[in-house]
Amino acid sequence: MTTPTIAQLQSSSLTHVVQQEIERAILAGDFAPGSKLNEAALAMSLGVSRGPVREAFRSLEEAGLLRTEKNRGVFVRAIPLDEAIEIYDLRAVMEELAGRLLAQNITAAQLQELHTTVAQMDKAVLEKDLNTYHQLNVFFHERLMEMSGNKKLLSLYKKLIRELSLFRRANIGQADVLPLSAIEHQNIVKVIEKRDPIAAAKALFDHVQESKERTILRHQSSQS
Amino acid sequence: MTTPTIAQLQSSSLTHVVQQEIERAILAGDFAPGSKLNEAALAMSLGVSRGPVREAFRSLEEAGLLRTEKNRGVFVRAIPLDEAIEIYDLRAVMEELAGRLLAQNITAAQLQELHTTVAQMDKAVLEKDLNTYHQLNVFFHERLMEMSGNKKLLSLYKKLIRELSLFRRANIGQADVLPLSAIEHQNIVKVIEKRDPIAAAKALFDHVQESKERTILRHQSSQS
DNA sequence: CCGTATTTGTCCGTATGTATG
DNA sequence: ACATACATACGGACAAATACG
Repeated sequence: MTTPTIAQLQSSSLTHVVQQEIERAILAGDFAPGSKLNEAALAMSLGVSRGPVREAFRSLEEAGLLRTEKNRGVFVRAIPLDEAIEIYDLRAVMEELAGRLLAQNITAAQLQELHTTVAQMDKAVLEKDLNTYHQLNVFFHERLMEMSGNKKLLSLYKKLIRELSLFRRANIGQADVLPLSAIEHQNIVKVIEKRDPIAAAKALFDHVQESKERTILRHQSSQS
Repeated sequence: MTTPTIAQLQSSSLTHVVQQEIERAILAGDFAPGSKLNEAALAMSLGVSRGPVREAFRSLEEAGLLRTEKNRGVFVRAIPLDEAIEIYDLRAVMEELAGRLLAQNITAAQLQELHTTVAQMDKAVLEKDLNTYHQLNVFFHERLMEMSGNKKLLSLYKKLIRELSLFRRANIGQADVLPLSAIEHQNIVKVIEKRDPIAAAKALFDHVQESKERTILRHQSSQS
């Protein structure tokens, strides 16, 4: 008798499992942006019928990860630069909001956690460990959103980040900008700790804008 | 021979039609928040099979309008006050962003249109026409988002507004706050026209915050 | 341009799980 | 607690549209 996982116990539903799996595959790059997903083949490979696959498609379509052409099929969405910039601008004001809320409501324990994460990022910078830095960076910002206490803000943020990952994969920054990014993170935690809502909001807003600028520059240079 | 509508010509797909219809019914209040939607009965009443209905459910679930309990059914979501407040805070920074963009990029023709809409709202205030004012108000804010040029901002805004409509329907404000609201709208257009991004951002942010405060007050008094 | 093959769109039957008397 | 009624979950078959030779 095998012990079922918690996920299987509380929710399951083949549709949901299939959705999670397709989402994972897209984010892992197994399905490239623009590529077509064959509904029968996918159902077969997952060992399920086409029903749950089609339902998962509708969810992922609404989530912005897939695009459907009637009677032709579903395709992994490709995010153009224009839209990536729009998303960055949205992210900026969302993180700005999170900063303002955090400066007002953050607990000592949460501050401690942020300090720890920033310290780990500094360590990764010294060791020039790009992958670790990238992971910590994603975690840091997601935790900020979570700590803000606004659940809608968090879920929308995660949705936008998922979509942004469909933007041409030049995401993991170059090594030379890591120290700059790390300093910005230190500053973010510092102004939150000072309980200065305006400074915290500005620090996070500016940080995302810098991120946006760097992304645009990278994109332009890779296009030439 | 009947002439098909444009919608039927270009997209159709029963799933999409069903989704639109359920969404319309929810927003029109035909399905109250919290009520259960019977998949077979709904399919029957729409004259389709259960497949497209199930797919539409998955879309609307991801959109935040429905909630699914495994093996129990789907229910129209009810937005609690907490979440409504969270949405208002998000709206505030989104409109703030729109204001900043508009002050930088709006055209003369667009300004003219905003002036016209505000004038119509002033007229509705004088005539104490709550319904017309409410419709113009929704239109005004949606047009602001649209004119900002950030398509992602617009689509996310519309999504949030849809969800907010599932909050206890005390939405159409009381007559006494209409003049205040109208003056705020006049001011918004004025600072956009001055091409002052900071003032425009602040005017829109404050306007939404006022709206939030009024909603909370209304909610508290209706609870007592 | 036509016919065939493949893929998507729709429908319905069956099994499983839930609510109710 | 058990049996019955009912709704959903999933699978599979048929129809329609598209792609290809």
